Amino acid sequence: MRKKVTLKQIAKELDVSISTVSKSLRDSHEISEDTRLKVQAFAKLYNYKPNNIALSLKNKKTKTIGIIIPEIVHHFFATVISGIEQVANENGYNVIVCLSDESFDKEVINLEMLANGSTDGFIMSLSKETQQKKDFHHIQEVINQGMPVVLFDRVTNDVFCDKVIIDDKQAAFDAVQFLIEKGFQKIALITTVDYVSVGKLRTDGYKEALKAHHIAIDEELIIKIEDIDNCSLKIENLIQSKKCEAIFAVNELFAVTAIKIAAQNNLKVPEDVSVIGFTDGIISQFSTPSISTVSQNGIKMGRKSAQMLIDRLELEDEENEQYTTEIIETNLIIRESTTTK
Amino acid sequence: MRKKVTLKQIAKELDVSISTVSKSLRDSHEISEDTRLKVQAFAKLYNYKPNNIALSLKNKKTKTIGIIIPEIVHHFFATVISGIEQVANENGYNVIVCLSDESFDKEVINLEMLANGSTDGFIMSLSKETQQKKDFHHIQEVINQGMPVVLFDRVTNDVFCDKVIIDDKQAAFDAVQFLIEKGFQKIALITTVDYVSVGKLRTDGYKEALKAHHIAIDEELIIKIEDIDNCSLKIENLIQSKKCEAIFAVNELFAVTAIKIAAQNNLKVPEDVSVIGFTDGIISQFSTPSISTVSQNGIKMGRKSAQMLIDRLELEDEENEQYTTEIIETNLIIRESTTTK
DNA sequence: AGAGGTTGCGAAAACGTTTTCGTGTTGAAA
DNA sequence: TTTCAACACGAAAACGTTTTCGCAACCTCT
Repeated sequence: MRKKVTLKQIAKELDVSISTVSKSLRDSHEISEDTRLKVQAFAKLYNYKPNNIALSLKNKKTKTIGIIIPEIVHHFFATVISGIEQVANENGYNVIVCLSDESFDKEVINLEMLANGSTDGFIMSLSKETQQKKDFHHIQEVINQGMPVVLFDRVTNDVFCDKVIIDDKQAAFDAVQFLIEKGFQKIALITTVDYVSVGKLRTDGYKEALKAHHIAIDEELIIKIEDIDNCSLKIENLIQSKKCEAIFAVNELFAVTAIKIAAQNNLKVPEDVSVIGFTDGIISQFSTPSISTVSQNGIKMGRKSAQMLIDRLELEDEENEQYTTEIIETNLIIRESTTTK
Repeated sequence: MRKKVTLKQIAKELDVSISTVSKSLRDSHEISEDTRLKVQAFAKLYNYKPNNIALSLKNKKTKTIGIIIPEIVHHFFATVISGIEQVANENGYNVIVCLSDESFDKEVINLEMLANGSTDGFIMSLSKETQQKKDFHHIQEVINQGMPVVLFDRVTNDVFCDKVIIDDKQAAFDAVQFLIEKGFQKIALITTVDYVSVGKLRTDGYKEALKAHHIAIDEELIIKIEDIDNCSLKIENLIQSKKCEAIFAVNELFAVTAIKIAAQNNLKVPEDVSVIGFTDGIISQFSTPSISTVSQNGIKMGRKSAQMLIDRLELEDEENEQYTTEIIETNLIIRESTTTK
C-alpha cells in the first residue's frame, strides 16, 4: 500500500525545503533549473498530486457546489443534476448532492452541514414542506454568510438570490390554448394542491387560457391531487363523468395515470380524449400512446443554474447585488396523445 | 453580511486562548465551569460551527463518499444513489457524485480528482468503455493508496474489492423459466452486445433456462443491440417474422420498444406475444400494458454498498483483506405484459 | 575593494481545528 | 513554612498547502 506522497516527504527525500518543492512544482522562476527539474522528476515518479483539502483550507475555496433537491428518483431532477454536473466539470468544480426528501428539516440540516466549509455555493429546489411552511430563514442565513445560492424550478419570492425557472404560467397557457385551437372546449385540469408553487402557476395558466378564449371555468373539471398514490379515484370520477374532451395534466404521472384510467373505462386516447402533460420525461416518450407534453429541458436548466453560480463565485466578492431570474424557454412537444376534435 | 465565526475570533473577543475555546466547546473537564459556560454562550450567540475543511485536514477523514456512475438520467442509477444517500446520511457522511458518461477517460479523471483528499472511499459502477477496454488500473491505484472501493452492478473480476451485484444469470434464468412454465417454447431474447457484463450474464441465464427445459436455442431469436437509437429495425424484423411467442428483454427500454413495435405491427401484448423486461423502473410501471419485469431494487443495492463502504472505513485500518461480494435478491414482478399460452 | 544587484533557497505565517504538554496559581497536607 | 497535588489555562505542534520575506552567496560594475 503506497500512501499518497506530500510535499514534506519529497522535501525530506531530496534534502531541500518544502518551499523549494512547492515552488519547483509551480514553475517558479525563483528556483534554478537544476533543482526544478530534479524535483519535478521526483514528483512525477511518485505521482504527487496536491491534497485538495489542504488547498481548500488555504484558499478558502472548495471548488465544490452543493446541490439540494427534493428527490433524485425523478427524471426531471436527474436531468438538472446532469446539466449542473456538465458545467461544473467544465469549470473544475465537483458537485455534492443532498436530498431533502421533501422534508423541511432535512433541507435545513443538509444546508447547515454543507455550509460549514464544504461548498462554495448552493443550487437548490425547495422541498414541498418548505414551500408550505414558507420558512426560508435557513437559505437567507447562508446567503448572509456570503455563500451564493441559485434556486431553480421550485423557487420563492421571499428570498433574494439568482433563480432559474421556466415560465410555468405561460407554458400552461400555451398548452391549453393549443387544445382550444384544436377545437376543444371542455378541457379538464389535473393539478396539485396550491402550495406547490409550480402547480399553482400552471393552474393559473390554464385558467387564463380559458378566459382568453371566453370559455367559462368549470370547477368540476379541475381536480387537485394531494397524494399521487390516491389519485385514481378522483381521476376516475372525472373520466366517467364524460364531461371532458381533453385533459391538461401538470406532470407526467398525472397524464399517464389519466390515460391508463381512460383505457380502463373504454375511452381511447386520443380518439375520445386528448391529453397533454408537463415535463418531457421517460414516461411521456415511451408510454403508449406517447404523450404530448410541455418540455422543460432540465439539462439546460441545470447548465444555466451552474453557470450563474460559478459566475458569481468567480466574481471575487465584487458584491454584485443585482440578482437575476433566468427563464428557460419551454416548448410543446406534440406526440400521439392529442388530436383534433 | 455576517461571515462565519472561528475559534480564533471567539478567543480574541473573550480574551482567552484558542485552546480554551476549543476545549470549552468540547466540554473538557480541564476548563472551569465559569469559562466553559461563558464560551458556550458566546459560541451559541454567534452560531459557531466548526469548519469541516479544517476538521478534514486534521483528522484525515472527510466523511464524504465519492460516487462514480455512468449516468444519472437513468432510473436504476438514481435509485442506487438514493439508497447510498440514505445510509450515508444516517452515518454522518455526504456524497459527492461524478458522472463518467460511459467514458473511460472521464472515469479516470473523476477518480483521480476525488482521490486527492476529497473523499474517504468510493462506490462505483463501471462505464461501458471501461468494461470494453478491461483497463482497471485507475481503480487498483486508488485501492493501493488505501482508499476502500465498492463496485456495484457493473463489476469486474479483475479488481479485488467489495462488490454488490444481483445474480443476473439466475434472475434471467428465472424469468425465462417463468415463460416456459406458462407454456411458451419460442422465446426471443433482446440483449446488448457482450462486453456489457450484465448483458452477457443475462444472456447466459436465458440460454441455460432453455437448455434446462430441453428447448433448442434458435440464434434467429436472439438479437443483440449495440445502440438503443437504432434498435427498431432489428426488433421489427423479429416481430414480423412471427416466430416468437414471448420475448425476454434485458432492460426496460428494449422491452417497451418491443411492445411499441408489436403494436405497430398489429400484434397485441400479451395476447399475441408475452414480454418480460429487466429493471423495475418508471417505464415498466406506467407503460400500457404495464410490463412484467425482474426487479433489481436499486435502493437496497445502494444501501448495501454504502453500508459495506462505511463499515470498512470505520474499521480503522484493521486491514481486513477479506473482500466480499454481496448478492441482492431480485424478484419477478408480474404485470400485464405476460399471460399464459 | 567596496557598493549594489541578482540568484537561489529557506523560514515562517496563514488557513481552522484538536490535542499534548508545560506552567503558574491555589489549596491542603506535613 | 515547605511540598505536592489539583486546577485552569496557554503555547505549540500537527494536518498539507502557498506565498511573502529575509538572507546568504555570488557577480558586476566602478
